Amino acid sequence: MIKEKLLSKKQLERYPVYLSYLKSLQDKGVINVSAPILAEGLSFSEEQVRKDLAAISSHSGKPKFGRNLKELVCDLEAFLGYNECAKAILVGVGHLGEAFLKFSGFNDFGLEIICGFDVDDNKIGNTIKGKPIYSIEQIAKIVKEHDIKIAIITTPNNVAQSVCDLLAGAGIKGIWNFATVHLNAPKGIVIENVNLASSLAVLSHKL
Amino acid sequence: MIKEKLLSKKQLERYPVYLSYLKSLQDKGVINVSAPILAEGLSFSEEQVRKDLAAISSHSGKPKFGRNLKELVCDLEAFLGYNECAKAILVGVGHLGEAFLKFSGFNDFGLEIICGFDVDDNKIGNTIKGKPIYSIEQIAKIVKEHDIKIAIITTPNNVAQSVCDLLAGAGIKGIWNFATVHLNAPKGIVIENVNLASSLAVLSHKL
DNA sequence: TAGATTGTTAATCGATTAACAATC
DNA sequence: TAGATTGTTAATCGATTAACAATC
Repeated sequence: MIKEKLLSKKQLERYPVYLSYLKSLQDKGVINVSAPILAEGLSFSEEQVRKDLAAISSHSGKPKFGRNLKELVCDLEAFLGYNECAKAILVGVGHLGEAFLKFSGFNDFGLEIICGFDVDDNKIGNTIKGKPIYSIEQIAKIVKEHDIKIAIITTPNNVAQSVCDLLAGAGIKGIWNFATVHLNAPKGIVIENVNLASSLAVLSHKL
Repeated sequence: MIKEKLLSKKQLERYPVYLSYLKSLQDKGVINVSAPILAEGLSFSEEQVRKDLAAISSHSGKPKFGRNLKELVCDLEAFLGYNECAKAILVGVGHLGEAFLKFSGFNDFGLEIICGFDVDDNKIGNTIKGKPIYSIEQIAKIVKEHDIKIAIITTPNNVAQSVCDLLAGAGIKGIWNFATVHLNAPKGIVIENVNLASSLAVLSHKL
């Protein structure tokens, strides 16, 4: 039974980690799995594993047995929305943006980037892995045409906020931001930041 | 006065965000800045801004005035270690790895990638932006020669753990992991994960 | 049965927010 | 002086961990 409980950000972040580990167990031919096993393999606590899995699983675990691996993988994939891809656009075809356009792996995570946008005339009109690159002036039109909800910002920092404003105006609902600046967006727009400078600061400080 | 207090991960992640905002203020000619201003601009609480800045600043703020912008930027850059670059190696020259090798911006964050490693003979021997790509068999040798402490993993998931083991054996102290799997490393090795699947799960769930 | 594992309820821990005296 | 802002101490909030009864 799926309980409608608020899932914290940290908890949400753990689910893909469970899934990748469970799939690696599946490849080894394992057919059932317990909280202690997962806790050991992923360096989580047993209690946390139980709570996390109970929160999203449609089946109950069995004492002395654990959970059926296949069912659990299905539940996780369903929960994470990996069975169908949400369409997304990408703004800023620099090194990182180009890598993302070339990368087909986002499809495994429920995201399909359908095209890129840039201001550089040398890039506009080209395609990368079959994905066209348009002028940023086309954003609103394309977003409306394809009913896009998600945008990825891989622009330089100094234009990220103006791109964010543009996306908000075009009706985008979620922004995956790779610029290392804070973005201000209107209420109702979700921003998820992947700030490499922040991540690096954590790593550096711990060393 | 810098107090020796434990800084949390979330707190550490905020410092680069402060710095980018402060620099944008500097570009506008602003010369002093207060907690309420920063809180407003970055969507943090005033109390949090005061605590964060007090924890790393060598100067005190002045009531009714705030802090000197230039001093604060200096303190932040010093704290974040942006004045000197730590050398790093990158393992896995796929789309993302290539983008990182091309990207010069990490130098602004105190990190200099000096070379890449891969298993693909078509890549080994080439250079990207002047950075050579070696066989992964060369890792231990290069790490020792250049006294490298930090490694970046941008390999496919299925080899990330073995690369991690290899790096640990070579004497690497910190790993910046972009594979979307959990890595087990010996004690004493710091791992900072940038898990795009996790980040995407958070974004998707909020939509 | 015995014991490993489950899910839940209570306790702990840590981070954020609120309150407030100090001060330029 | 008055008031905005500071830094610190106390209160709140949320997430993790511990405890424990239930059960296959």
